[in-house]
Amino acid sequence: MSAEQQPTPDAPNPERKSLDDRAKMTELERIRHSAAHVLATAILRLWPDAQFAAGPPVENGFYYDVDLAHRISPEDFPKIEEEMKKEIKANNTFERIVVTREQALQDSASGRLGGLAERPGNVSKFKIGNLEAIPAGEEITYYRNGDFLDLCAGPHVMRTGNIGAFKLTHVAAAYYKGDEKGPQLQRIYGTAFKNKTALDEYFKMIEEAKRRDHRKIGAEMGLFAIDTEFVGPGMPLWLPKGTVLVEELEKLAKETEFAAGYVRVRTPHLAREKMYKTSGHLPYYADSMFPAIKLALDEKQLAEIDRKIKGLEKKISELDTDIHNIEDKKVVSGITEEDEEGLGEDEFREGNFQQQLDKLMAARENGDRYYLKAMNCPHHHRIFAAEPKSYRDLPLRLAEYGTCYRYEQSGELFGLMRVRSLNMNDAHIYCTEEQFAEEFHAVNDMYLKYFKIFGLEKYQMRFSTHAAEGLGKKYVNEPELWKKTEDMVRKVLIESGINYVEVANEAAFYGPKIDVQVWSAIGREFTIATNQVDFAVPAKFGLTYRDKDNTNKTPLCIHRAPLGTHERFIGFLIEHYAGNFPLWLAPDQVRVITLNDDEALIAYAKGIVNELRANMVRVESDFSATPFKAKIADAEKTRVHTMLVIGGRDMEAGVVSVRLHHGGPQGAKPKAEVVADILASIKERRA
RNA sequence: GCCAGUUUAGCUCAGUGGUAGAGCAGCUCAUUCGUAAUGAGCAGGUCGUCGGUUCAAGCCCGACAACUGGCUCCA
Repeated sequence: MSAEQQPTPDAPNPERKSLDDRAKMTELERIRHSAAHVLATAILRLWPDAQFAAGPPVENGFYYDVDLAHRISPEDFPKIEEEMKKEIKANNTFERIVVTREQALQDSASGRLGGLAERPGNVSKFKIGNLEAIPAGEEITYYRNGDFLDLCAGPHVMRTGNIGAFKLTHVAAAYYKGDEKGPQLQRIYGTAFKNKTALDEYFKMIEEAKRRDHRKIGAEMGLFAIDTEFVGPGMPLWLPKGTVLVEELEKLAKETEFAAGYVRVRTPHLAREKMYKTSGHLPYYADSMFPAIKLALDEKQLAEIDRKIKGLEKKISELDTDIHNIEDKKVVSGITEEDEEGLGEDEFREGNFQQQLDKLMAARENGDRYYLKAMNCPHHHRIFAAEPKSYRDLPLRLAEYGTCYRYEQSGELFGLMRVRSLNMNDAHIYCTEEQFAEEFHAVNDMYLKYFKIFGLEKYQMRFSTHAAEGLGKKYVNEPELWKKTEDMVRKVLIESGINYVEVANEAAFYGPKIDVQVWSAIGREFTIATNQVDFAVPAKFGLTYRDKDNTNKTPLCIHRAPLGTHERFIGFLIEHYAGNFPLWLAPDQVRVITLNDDEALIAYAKGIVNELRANMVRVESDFSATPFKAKIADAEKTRVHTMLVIGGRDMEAGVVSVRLHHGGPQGAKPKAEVVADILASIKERRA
């Protein structure tokens, strides 16, 4: 499975953990880290020339990175596990040995480190790399179990026999020290627990995770389809039932944003090249954008350009002659002040013409170039620019569910969570510095309001700031503005009492940002929403407003997307609710089921259906003669939120029997009460 | 993009070189029932695509594509 093998968010590189952090390793982590050493021992018995890099414990197990000519596949796992069992049965102690750096380098050169014995000619190259990462003055230690000797700061369990239960799970490629350009190693993943019971429980949990997988539930419930053959990978089609989710979310966003003073706009999915050159996204992000759409020029446009080119060429050649004439004159009569000026001017004009000519030639060659938008901000900036703005217009909050296209690498696509076409709950707030704190506060409150509606209890805001050394490179060179905006954001976060962590050197190039991480019910972690401050791009587009003092000023811009994209947010909600959506969101809200197909009964049931439909409730009817238990089973499988099961007794008493997908039979209640309750639950968006 | 694995009916899967199978879903007919599955019948597949080996390929080999799990990336 997925997330469980990922390193924990705050420890992506456990090998760089400080010794203090290491001492804090839990018993389970010690077991897993020890299992990694046992794994290495086993691999060496089978392939003695294997070279090892790092083997830390991770969230749900451990791995060890190995360089080996043999390609390890899951078919090799049983024999590796066999060797591991032998090492565990031998119950060797994990012996800690303190060495000097010289000794460690020597043992790397001889191939002893990360091996069962000396391996002449087979240098422990990755261990040398790891040694270099150990700061001078820090103690260098080995750990040894049986013949296996490894550079390691520990800690470990006492003996290999303390590893209660383990299993190898999968193999993947990984880059040495996470560097894409570095050597690629084979990463063998496994998991280990104190005992067999805990191991079995873990695999049960994995099964549960698979059951809740949004791709599986999405197919079962008919929410979305990904048609790679005709539409393309990463471009989901929203089926009717999935579209219900999309539109309910949009409705929620529109209501919330309307109440918060936003105005809605709509923009095209394409823009000319100039747009992204100006915003700074081209060429830096060109790789993540779909390639340009090139429009060839028609004959009329070509003729017009050719005419202009000819005219320019003529002017340039005339100026050339003039310049030569002047230069000839200089040779004969010496240089006068006047000539000097004339010469400079002509050359300047010639350069100017040449530039125009180059532009025309390029235009002739490239035609018109359009890009699918990968973000909405530039379009919104042009909306800001479309009409003159006064300070009285600010803050201006432009909102749009904008469709963007990003050419994500094929290996990164993942169901609805990582796609190439996405619908963003986007808005850009243009405001003055004085208005900033209040606006940012309001945005945060909106996040919290949404979390409450969806019952998200486990979330974390990740506040990404700049780093001084990146100024002018990774970040716009405005040290004071960085400090000012970061202070403002930090203040808001602290005042709101929000759970957040601050991470340096991860800001956007135009300002600090806050990413919201959430964990789905099965423990998968996602960045679901983003909130960014931009004090750079509005200036690039020359956006200004007329201030009280009658001067033009550039506004600050807040980019915010509290519901992220429909794709990721719905993918997340599917797993969060395991497909059992609350009534307001459920694609199938109500199904009216009759006990049989008696005419009078159907007439009574139809009355209820009609009343609910008239109130915009998504209600279906199942009045067929099929045994009603089968009809209930069908409704349950479809995850219909509320089933109204009606028989002759109900009809006579003017009641309906309610059954909830999440809660079973609720007994009979008066018809009017049931209808009123359904409508209220939807209106209030009850959980 | 990189490494490993996978791809057979709408879905879940069986099928180790000799004429493509099951369950569920679908359609037709019968069934008239008090809270999770009534029965019978019908229909559904160029076995991901292209190429190769073979008398014979779903099965063996190769290339490509998509998907899955990781790695890298994620404005």
